[in-house]
Amino acid sequence: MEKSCIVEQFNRYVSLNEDECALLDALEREPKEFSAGEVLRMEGDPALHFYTLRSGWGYASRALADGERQVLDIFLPGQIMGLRDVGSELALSTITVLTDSVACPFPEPRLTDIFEKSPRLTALFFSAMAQEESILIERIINISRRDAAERLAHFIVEMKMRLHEDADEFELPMNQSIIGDALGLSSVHVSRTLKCLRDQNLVCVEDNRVRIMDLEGLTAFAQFNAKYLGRESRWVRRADKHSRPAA
Amino acid sequence: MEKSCIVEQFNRYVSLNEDECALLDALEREPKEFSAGEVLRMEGDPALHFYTLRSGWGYASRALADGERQVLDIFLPGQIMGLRDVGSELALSTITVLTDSVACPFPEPRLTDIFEKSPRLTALFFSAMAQEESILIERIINISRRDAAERLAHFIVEMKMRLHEDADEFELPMNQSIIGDALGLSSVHVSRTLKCLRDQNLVCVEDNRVRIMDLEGLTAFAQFNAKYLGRESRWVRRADKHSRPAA
DNA sequence: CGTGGGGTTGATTCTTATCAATTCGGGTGG
DNA sequence: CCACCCGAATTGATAAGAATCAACCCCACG
Repeated sequence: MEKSCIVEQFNRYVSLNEDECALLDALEREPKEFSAGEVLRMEGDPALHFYTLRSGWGYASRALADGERQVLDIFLPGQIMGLRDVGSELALSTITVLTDSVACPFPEPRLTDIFEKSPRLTALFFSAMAQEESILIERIINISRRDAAERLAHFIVEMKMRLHEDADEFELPMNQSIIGDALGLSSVHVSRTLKCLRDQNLVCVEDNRVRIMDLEGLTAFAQFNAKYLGRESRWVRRADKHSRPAA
Repeated sequence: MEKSCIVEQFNRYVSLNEDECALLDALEREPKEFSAGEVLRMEGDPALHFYTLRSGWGYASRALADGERQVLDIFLPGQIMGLRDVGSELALSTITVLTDSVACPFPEPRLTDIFEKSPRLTALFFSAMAQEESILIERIINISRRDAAERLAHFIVEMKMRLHEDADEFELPMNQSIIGDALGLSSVHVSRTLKCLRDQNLVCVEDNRVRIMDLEGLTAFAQFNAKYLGRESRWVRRADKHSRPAA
């Protein structure tokens, strides 16, 4: 089996020894395919699993009383989906896949295994959760303090950064309605505002593709500060006794 | 020493055995007093500690480029402050105290102690973090999908619930400007909107006091659903081998 | 007494939602 | 192969909600 996605993800921050890799690989023993739009878990269902996303994109959402939907997280390959619900009786959010994807359902009890067997991996999971929170917080700031254009700009730069995408062009498999539901905007206004960003020669979003024309300008316009994404966990580095040299 | 605040908080969910209590009590060895408005930690400072709040209220905030401030969390007695920053190099938010308070700074490395010594406490911390996230998510929904009146109503009901306040009247040591910064509203609009809620005989907020006149009406108006606050962690109950009967 | 912070209220402006009409492109069935 | 349909995107017109600006009150505090 190729090196598991989550190992690769965690290896961004720290090198893992073989035991740790083995523990993590055990998370991905049963990859399952999902096709675009498929729901992995509904809100209200018992939260028996979380999932590592090996390929494809996903999102977590909540349905609101008036039929609206709030998108809470966007999941990229290598991320853990549904970690936050694991401790609680019932899932608070629905997890759906945006593209055809491969994800590995992971029974929740094994997380306590990890707590018991590897404090270092525990710290990594803790870190992953903290990272998730940082993104949520940035979204709160984005939604409550920036106008539509800045919000979209910020969102696009965040996606580029989280994808570790060097090129100025990349896929964004979300339609304007989902983007709106993530940023608290109507799809109509998303359309209008993307046009503005195009007209200002900052970024062009079309046909599920993003083409950044002026990254510097866009970043400045969005007041984007990448700090919240970097998470060189001190914990993990410090605990890094058995590691091989970084890749 | 009286039973520590954090033990009391965690005991809501699970009974702790003596070892666990001892580990947790160690978190609160050095209570420090802070006076209203005092800053415990600035964003950008190294995140060397987190804090358990023994008495008083606190909040986490971020300063924005234009001089605005976003309030991220409201902390109540028994909560852990700054947990989310612990794994990262620099604190992402400023922690300030709203009232005269007692808090216990807790050096971050000891969290890894807990990871090593007690998987069960680890799960509790994990749970606390997940709880924090749930509240953030509810805030995102609140800010992006509800209008000012609903937002304020929701916020007030949340506070009542989180305080485990049975009475229909309680202290709320926040001025309208801070409330606004938490909910993405201008202080002027907070004032106006609170008047509306008063006029509708739902709730009256005056002089740092909340008086709920119609809890049922307010809850319905806010579309408040308490699910996200309950967090009877399955983890912890399951791992509950050494416990004494619940208090 | 003056001063300043917090709160209230009114008038105006700005941003975004909502409603409606149109286009475009990709499928589908005849 | 063509007519049709549907979802997504665009664009315009209007309306709602909240920010902003400004004036004023109240009260605690020096």
